[in-house]
Amino acid sequence: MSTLASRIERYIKDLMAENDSDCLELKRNELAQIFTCVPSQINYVLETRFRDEQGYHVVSRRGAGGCFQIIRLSVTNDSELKELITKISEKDMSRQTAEGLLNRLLEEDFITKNEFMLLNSIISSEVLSLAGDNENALRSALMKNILVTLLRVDF
Amino acid sequence: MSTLASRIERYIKDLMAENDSDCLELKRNELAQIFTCVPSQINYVLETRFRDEQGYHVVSRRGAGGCFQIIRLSVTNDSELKELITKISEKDMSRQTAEGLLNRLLEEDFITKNEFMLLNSIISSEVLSLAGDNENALRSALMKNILVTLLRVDF
DNA sequence: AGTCAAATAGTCAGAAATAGTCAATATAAT
DNA sequence: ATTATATTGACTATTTCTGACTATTTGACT
Repeated sequence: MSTLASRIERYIKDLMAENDSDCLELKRNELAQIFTCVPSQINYVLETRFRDEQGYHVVSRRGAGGCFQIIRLSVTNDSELKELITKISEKDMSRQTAEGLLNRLLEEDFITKNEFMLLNSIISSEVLSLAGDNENALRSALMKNILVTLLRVDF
Repeated sequence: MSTLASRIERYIKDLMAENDSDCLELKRNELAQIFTCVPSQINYVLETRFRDEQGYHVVSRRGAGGCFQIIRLSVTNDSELKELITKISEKDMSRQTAEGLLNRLLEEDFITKNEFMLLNSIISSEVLSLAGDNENALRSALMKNILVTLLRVDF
Protein backbone atom coordinates (compact mmCIF):
# COMPACT_ATOMS: atom_id res chain seq x y z
CA MET A 1 0.00 0.00 0.00
CA SER A 2 2.34 2.67 -1.17
CA THR A 3 0.69 4.78 -3.76
CA LEU A 4 2.34 7.81 -5.23
CA ALA A 5 -0.01 10.03 -3.24
CA SER A 6 0.97 8.33 0.01
CA ARG A 7 4.65 8.65 -0.73
CA ILE A 8 4.28 12.34 -1.43
CA GLU A 9 2.27 12.74 1.75
CA ARG A 10 4.99 11.00 3.76
CA TYR A 11 7.70 13.08 2.12
CA ILE A 12 5.99 16.31 3.09
CA LYS A 13 5.25 15.21 6.64
CA ASP A 14 8.83 14.03 7.11
CA LEU A 15 10.09 17.37 5.89
CA MET A 16 7.94 19.17 8.45
CA ALA A 17 9.18 16.90 11.21
CA GLU A 18 12.80 17.43 10.21
CA ASN A 19 12.51 21.17 10.10
CA ASP A 20 10.56 21.09 13.32
CA SER A 21 8.57 23.91 11.85
CA ASP A 22 4.87 24.47 11.62
CA CYS A 23 5.12 25.99 8.23
CA LEU A 24 6.65 24.53 5.10
CA GLU A 25 7.06 26.19 1.73
CA LEU A 26 7.29 24.13 -1.44
CA LYS A 27 7.09 24.50 -5.18
CA ARG A 28 4.51 22.42 -6.97
CA ASN A 29 6.60 21.82 -10.06
CA GLU A 30 9.72 20.85 -8.14
CA LEU A 31 7.81 18.35 -6.05
CA ALA A 32 6.24 16.92 -9.18
CA GLN A 33 9.70 16.52 -10.67
CA ILE A 34 11.04 14.75 -7.61
CA PHE A 35 8.27 12.19 -7.92
CA THR A 36 8.18 12.19 -11.72
CA CYS A 37 4.49 12.91 -11.92
CA VAL A 38 2.17 15.57 -13.26
CA PRO A 39 1.90 18.72 -11.16
CA SER A 40 -1.80 18.27 -10.57
CA GLN A 41 -0.97 15.14 -8.60
CA ILE A 42 0.36 17.47 -5.92
CA ASN A 43 -3.00 19.16 -5.73
CA TYR A 44 -4.61 15.78 -5.25
CA VAL A 45 -2.34 15.07 -2.31
CA LEU A 46 -3.04 18.45 -0.74
CA GLU A 47 -6.78 18.05 -1.18
CA THR A 48 -6.95 14.57 0.24
CA ARG A 49 -4.30 14.71 2.98
CA PHE A 50 -3.80 18.28 4.07
CA ARG A 51 -7.28 19.63 4.55
CA ASP A 52 -8.18 21.98 7.41
CA GLU A 53 -10.15 19.26 9.15
CA GLN A 54 -7.06 17.10 9.02
CA GLY A 55 -5.03 19.66 10.88
CA TYR A 56 -3.26 21.40 8.04
CA HIS A 57 -3.94 24.54 6.10
CA VAL A 58 -2.60 25.28 2.65
CA VAL A 59 -2.12 28.65 1.04
CA SER A 60 -0.60 29.28 -2.34
CA ARG A 61 0.52 31.95 -4.70
CA ARG A 62 0.52 31.60 -8.49
CA GLY A 63 2.68 33.44 -10.95
CA ALA A 64 6.42 33.65 -11.34
CA GLY A 65 7.99 32.81 -7.99
CA GLY A 66 4.76 31.14 -6.93
CA CYS A 67 4.70 28.34 -4.38
CA PHE A 68 2.51 26.88 -1.68
CA GLN A 69 2.74 26.76 2.09
CA ILE A 70 1.50 24.04 4.36
CA ILE A 71 0.70 25.23 7.85
CA ARG A 72 0.14 22.85 10.70
CA LEU A 73 -2.78 23.65 12.94
CA SER A 74 -2.65 23.32 16.67
CA VAL A 75 -3.78 20.04 18.12
CA THR A 76 -3.69 21.14 21.72
CA ASN A 77 -6.46 23.58 21.09
CA ASP A 78 -10.12 23.05 21.48
CA SER A 79 -11.43 20.17 19.43
CA GLU A 80 -14.77 21.89 19.44
CA LEU A 81 -13.28 24.47 17.09
CA LYS A 82 -12.21 21.79 14.67
CA GLU A 83 -15.64 20.33 14.65
CA LEU A 84 -16.97 23.76 13.89
CA ILE A 85 -14.66 24.08 10.93
CA THR A 86 -16.04 20.93 9.45
CA LYS A 87 -19.60 22.01 10.00
CA ILE A 88 -19.02 25.46 8.62
CA SER A 89 -17.46 24.10 5.48
CA GLU A 90 -20.71 22.53 4.59
CA LYS A 91 -23.16 25.35 4.52
CA ASP A 92 -23.87 29.00 4.13
CA MET A 93 -24.03 31.26 7.13
CA SER A 94 -26.38 34.10 7.88
CA ARG A 95 -25.30 37.32 9.43
CA GLN A 96 -27.01 36.45 12.66
CA THR A 97 -25.37 33.07 12.95
CA ALA A 98 -21.96 34.54 12.27
CA GLU A 99 -22.47 37.17 14.94
CA GLY A 100 -23.51 34.49 17.38
CA LEU A 101 -20.41 32.48 16.65
CA LEU A 102 -18.15 35.48 17.07
CA ASN A 103 -19.84 36.26 20.37
CA ARG A 104 -19.18 32.77 21.55
CA LEU A 105 -15.52 33.01 20.54
CA LEU A 106 -15.29 36.17 22.62
CA GLU A 107 -17.05 34.70 25.62
CA GLU A 108 -14.80 31.67 25.60
CA ASP A 109 -11.72 33.87 25.32
CA PHE A 110 -10.61 32.60 21.96
CA ILE A 111 -10.46 36.20 20.83
CA THR A 112 -10.03 39.54 22.57
CA LYS A 113 -12.54 42.34 22.64
CA ASN A 114 -10.62 44.24 20.03
CA GLU A 115 -10.33 41.25 17.77
CA PHE A 116 -14.03 40.74 18.17
CA MET A 117 -14.82 44.27 17.11
CA LEU A 118 -12.57 44.09 14.08
CA LEU A 119 -13.92 40.76 12.96
CA ASN A 120 -17.45 41.84 13.63
CA SER A 121 -17.00 44.90 11.47
CA ILE A 122 -16.32 42.53 8.63
CA ILE A 123 -18.48 39.53 9.21
CA SER A 124 -21.68 41.32 10.00
CA SER A 125 -21.15 44.01 7.46
CA GLU A 126 -23.58 45.14 4.84
CA VAL A 127 -20.82 45.18 2.29
CA LEU A 128 -20.69 41.42 2.09
CA SER A 129 -23.80 41.76 0.01
CA LEU A 130 -21.48 42.87 -2.77
CA ALA A 131 -21.12 39.14 -3.26
CA GLY A 132 -24.76 39.00 -4.32
CA ASP A 133 -26.23 35.54 -4.09
CA ASN A 134 -22.99 34.31 -2.61
CA GLU A 135 -23.20 36.53 0.46
CA ASN A 136 -23.85 33.72 2.91
CA ALA A 137 -21.38 31.38 1.29
CA LEU A 138 -18.78 34.13 1.53
CA ARG A 139 -19.57 34.78 5.17
CA SER A 140 -19.22 31.11 5.89
CA ALA A 141 -15.89 30.88 4.09
CA LEU A 142 -14.59 33.91 5.97
CA MET A 143 -15.64 32.49 9.31
CA LYS A 144 -13.80 29.33 8.41
CA ASN A 145 -10.67 31.32 7.67
CA ILE A 146 -10.96 32.96 11.05
CA LEU A 147 -11.26 29.65 12.86
CA VAL A 148 -8.35 28.20 10.93
CA THR A 149 -6.21 31.15 11.92
CA LEU A 150 -7.18 30.71 15.55
CA LEU A 151 -5.99 27.12 15.29
CA ARG A 152 -2.58 28.04 13.92
CA VAL A 153 0.16 26.94 16.24
CA ASP A 154 1.87 30.30 16.19
CA PHE A 155 -1.22 32.32 16.94
CA MET B 1 9.59 33.54 -1.95
CA SER B 2 12.33 35.57 -3.47
CA THR B 3 11.30 37.05 -6.74
CA LEU B 4 13.20 39.90 -8.27
CA ALA B 5 10.40 42.24 -7.27
CA SER B 6 10.55 41.13 -3.63
CA ARG B 7 14.29 41.54 -3.51
CA ILE B 8 14.07 45.05 -4.89
CA GLU B 9 11.33 45.86 -2.40
CA ARG B 10 13.49 44.61 0.45
CA TYR B 11 16.50 46.53 -0.80
CA ILE B 12 14.56 49.77 -0.82
CA LYS B 13 12.99 49.21 2.58
CA ASP B 14 16.35 48.29 4.08
CA LEU B 15 17.86 51.43 2.66
CA MET B 16 15.14 53.51 4.28
CA ALA B 17 15.66 51.75 7.59
CA GLU B 18 19.40 52.27 7.44
CA ASN B 19 19.13 55.94 6.67
CA ASP B 20 16.47 56.24 9.31
CA SER B 21 14.82 58.64 6.96
CA ASP B 22 11.31 58.90 5.64
CA CYS B 23 12.48 59.96 2.23
CA LEU B 24 14.74 58.18 -0.17
CA GLU B 25 15.96 59.33 -3.57
CA LEU B 26 16.96 56.80 -6.21
CA LYS B 27 17.69 56.57 -9.90
CA ARG B 28 15.62 54.11 -11.86
CA ASN B 29 18.39 53.07 -14.21
CA GLU B 30 20.96 52.60 -11.47
CA LEU B 31 18.61 50.40 -9.50
CA ALA B 32 17.88 48.39 -12.62
CA GLN B 33 21.59 47.91 -13.14
CA ILE B 34 22.16 46.73 -9.60
CA PHE B 35 19.56 44.04 -10.11
CA THR B 36 20.41 43.39 -13.76
CA CYS B 37 16.89 43.90 -14.98
CA VAL B 38 14.97 46.19 -17.28
CA PRO B 39 14.13 49.62 -15.85
CA SER B 40 10.41 49.06 -16.11
CA GLN B 41 10.78 46.35 -13.48
CA ILE B 42 11.38 49.17 -11.02
CA ASN B 43 8.05 50.68 -11.95
CA TYR B 44 6.42 47.35 -11.33
CA VAL B 45 7.86 47.25 -7.83
CA LEU B 46 6.75 50.79 -7.08
CA GLU B 47 3.24 50.14 -8.35
CA THR B 48 2.76 46.92 -6.46
CA ARG B 49 4.58 47.70 -3.21
CA PHE B 50 4.83 51.41 -2.65
CA ARG B 51 1.35 52.74 -3.27
CA ASP B 52 -0.20 55.48 -1.15
CA GLU B 53 -2.62 53.02 0.41
CA GLN B 54 0.36 50.97 1.48
CA GLY B 55 1.86 53.90 3.29
CA TYR B 56 4.35 55.17 0.74
CA HIS B 57 4.22 57.94 -1.80
CA VAL B 58 6.36 58.09 -4.91
CA VAL B 59 7.21 61.20 -6.86
CA SER B 60 9.49 61.37 -9.85
CA ARG B 61 11.16 63.65 -12.31
CA ARG B 62 12.07 62.68 -15.86
CA GLY B 63 14.74 64.18 -18.03
CA ALA B 64 18.44 64.51 -17.55
CA GLY B 65 19.20 64.29 -13.85
CA GLY B 66 15.81 62.71 -13.28
CA CYS B 67 15.14 60.36 -10.40
CA PHE B 68 12.39 59.28 -8.09
CA GLN B 69 11.71 59.73 -4.42
CA ILE B 70 9.96 57.36 -2.10
CA ILE B 71 8.33 59.00 0.87
CA ARG B 72 7.15 57.00 3.81
CA LEU B 73 3.77 58.31 4.88
CA SER B 74 3.05 58.31 8.55
CA VAL B 75 -0.16 56.76 9.70
CA THR B 76 0.41 57.46 13.32
CA ASN B 77 -2.64 59.44 14.30
CA ASP B 78 -6.34 59.61 13.72
CA SER B 79 -6.39 62.39 11.20
CA GLU B 80 -3.97 60.48 9.01
CA LEU B 81 -6.13 57.43 9.36
CA LYS B 82 -9.11 59.48 8.29
CA GLU B 83 -7.23 60.62 5.24
CA LEU B 84 -6.48 57.02 4.38
CA ILE B 85 -10.12 56.12 4.73
CA THR B 86 -11.08 58.80 2.28
CA LYS B 87 -8.53 57.65 -0.25
CA ILE B 88 -9.54 54.03 0.07
CA SER B 89 -13.17 54.79 -0.37
CA GLU B 90 -12.54 56.03 -3.83
CA LYS B 91 -11.17 52.94 -5.46
CA ASP B 92 -10.94 49.20 -5.56
CA MET B 93 -8.11 47.45 -3.82
CA SER B 94 -6.06 44.50 -4.96
CA ARG B 95 -5.04 41.73 -2.66
CA GLN B 96 -1.46 42.83 -2.64
CA THR B 97 -2.30 46.42 -1.85
CA ALA B 98 -4.48 45.34 1.05
CA GLU B 99 -1.71 43.14 2.40
CA GLY B 100 0.68 46.06 2.17
CA LEU B 101 -1.68 48.25 4.14
CA LEU B 102 -2.22 45.66 6.84
CA ASN B 103 1.52 45.27 7.08
CA ARG B 104 1.85 48.95 7.55
CA LEU B 105 -0.79 49.01 10.28
CA LEU B 106 1.14 46.28 12.03
CA GLU B 107 4.45 48.11 11.66
CA GLU B 108 2.90 51.24 13.12
CA ASP B 109 1.46 49.27 16.02
CA PHE B 110 -2.12 50.08 15.13
CA ILE B 111 -2.86 46.40 15.30
CA THR B 112 -1.26 43.43 17.03
CA LYS B 113 0.33 40.45 15.34
CA ASN B 114 -2.71 38.33 16.08
CA GLU B 115 -5.09 40.94 14.77
CA PHE B 116 -2.93 41.12 11.69
CA MET B 117 -3.15 37.39 11.11
CA LEU B 118 -6.89 37.35 11.57
CA LEU B 119 -7.50 40.30 9.28
CA ASN B 120 -5.03 39.00 6.74
CA SER B 121 -6.76 35.65 6.61
CA ILE B 122 -9.83 37.51 5.49
CA ILE B 123 -8.60 40.35 3.38
CA SER B 124 -6.06 38.47 1.33
CA SER B 125 -8.15 35.38 0.98
CA GLU B 126 -9.06 33.64 -2.22
CA VAL B 127 -12.63 33.41 -1.07
CA LEU B 128 -13.28 37.09 -1.68
CA SER B 129 -13.45 36.06 -5.31
CA LEU B 130 -16.89 34.74 -4.45
CA ALA B 131 -17.85 38.34 -5.06
CA GLY B 132 -16.91 37.93 -8.71
CA ASP B 133 -16.26 41.18 -10.46
CA ASN B 134 -16.78 42.99 -7.19
CA GLU B 135 -13.86 41.32 -5.45
CA ASN B 136 -11.66 44.40 -5.34
CA ALA B 137 -14.52 46.69 -4.44
CA LEU B 138 -15.43 44.35 -1.61
CA ARG B 139 -11.86 44.25 -0.36
CA SER B 140 -11.72 48.00 -0.39
CA ALA B 141 -15.00 48.27 1.52
CA LEU B 142 -13.81 45.77 4.10
CA MET B 143 -10.54 47.60 4.61
CA LYS B 144 -12.55 50.74 5.13
CA ASN B 145 -14.64 49.04 7.78
CA ILE B 146 -11.49 47.92 9.52
CA LEU B 147 -10.02 51.41 9.55
CA VAL B 148 -13.24 52.93 10.78
CA THR B 149 -13.35 50.42 13.59
CA LEU B 150 -9.77 51.26 14.51
CA LEU B 151 -10.77 54.89 14.68
CA ARG B 152 -13.98 54.45 16.60
CA VAL B 153 -12.60 52.23 19.26
CA ASP B 154 -10.21 53.13 22.01
CA PHE B 155 -7.46 50.72 21.23
C1' DA C 1 14.44 82.38 -28.03
C1' DG C 2 14.41 78.15 -30.69
C1' DT C 3 16.07 73.65 -31.85
C1' DC C 4 18.05 69.42 -31.21
C1' DA C 5 20.51 65.71 -28.84
C1' DA C 6 21.12 63.23 -24.61
C1' DA C 7 19.53 61.54 -20.39
C1' DT C 8 16.23 60.42 -17.80
C1' DA C 9 11.43 58.24 -16.40
C1' DG C 10 6.50 56.15 -17.74
C1' DT C 11 3.16 52.99 -20.17
C1' DC C 12 1.34 48.98 -21.86
C1' DA C 13 0.87 44.68 -24.16
C1' DG C 14 2.49 40.27 -24.13
C1' DA C 15 5.87 36.51 -22.77
C1' DA C 16 7.35 33.55 -19.06
C1' DA C 17 6.75 31.19 -14.82
C1' DT C 18 4.08 29.66 -11.71
C1' DA C 19 -0.35 27.26 -9.58
C1' DG C 20 -5.54 25.49 -9.96
C1' DT C 21 -9.59 22.90 -12.02
C1' DC C 22 -11.97 19.32 -13.95
C1' DA C 23 -13.19 15.40 -16.36
C1' DA C 24 -11.57 11.11 -18.32
C1' DT C 25 -9.22 6.98 -17.32
C1' DA C 26 -6.79 3.50 -14.50
C1' DT C 27 -6.11 0.97 -10.36
C1' DA C 28 -7.27 -0.89 -5.88
C1' DA C 29 -10.57 -2.39 -2.33
C1' DT C 30 -14.75 -4.47 -0.97
C1' DA D 1 -18.84 -6.33 -10.23
C1' DT D 2 -19.09 -2.28 -8.06
C1' DT D 3 -17.34 1.43 -5.69
C1' DA D 4 -13.66 4.28 -3.93
C1' DT D 5 -9.22 6.10 -4.67
C1' DA D 6 -5.45 7.54 -7.59
C1' DT D 7 -3.37 9.37 -11.89
C1' DT D 8 -3.08 11.99 -15.97
C1' DG D 9 -3.42 15.82 -19.22
C1' DA D 10 -5.73 19.60 -21.39
C1' DC D 11 -7.29 23.95 -20.23
C1' DT D 12 -7.49 28.08 -17.10
C1' DA D 13 -5.80 31.76 -13.77
C1' DT D 14 -2.43 34.70 -11.68
C1' DT D 15 1.85 37.12 -10.93
C1' DT D 16 6.17 38.64 -12.45
C1' DC D 17 9.31 40.19 -16.01
C1' DT D 18 10.63 42.19 -20.43
C1' DG D 19 10.97 45.27 -24.38
C1' DA D 20 9.30 48.47 -27.65
C1' DC D 21 7.47 52.80 -27.71
C1' DT D 22 6.38 57.34 -25.49
C1' DA D 23 7.11 61.58 -22.49
C1' DT D 24 9.83 65.03 -20.08
C1' DT D 25 13.79 67.75 -18.79
C1' DT D 26 18.27 69.69 -19.37
C1' DG D 27 21.98 71.68 -21.85
C1' DA D 28 24.50 73.00 -25.83
C1' DC D 29 24.44 75.34 -30.04
C1' DT D 30 22.70 78.31 -33.12
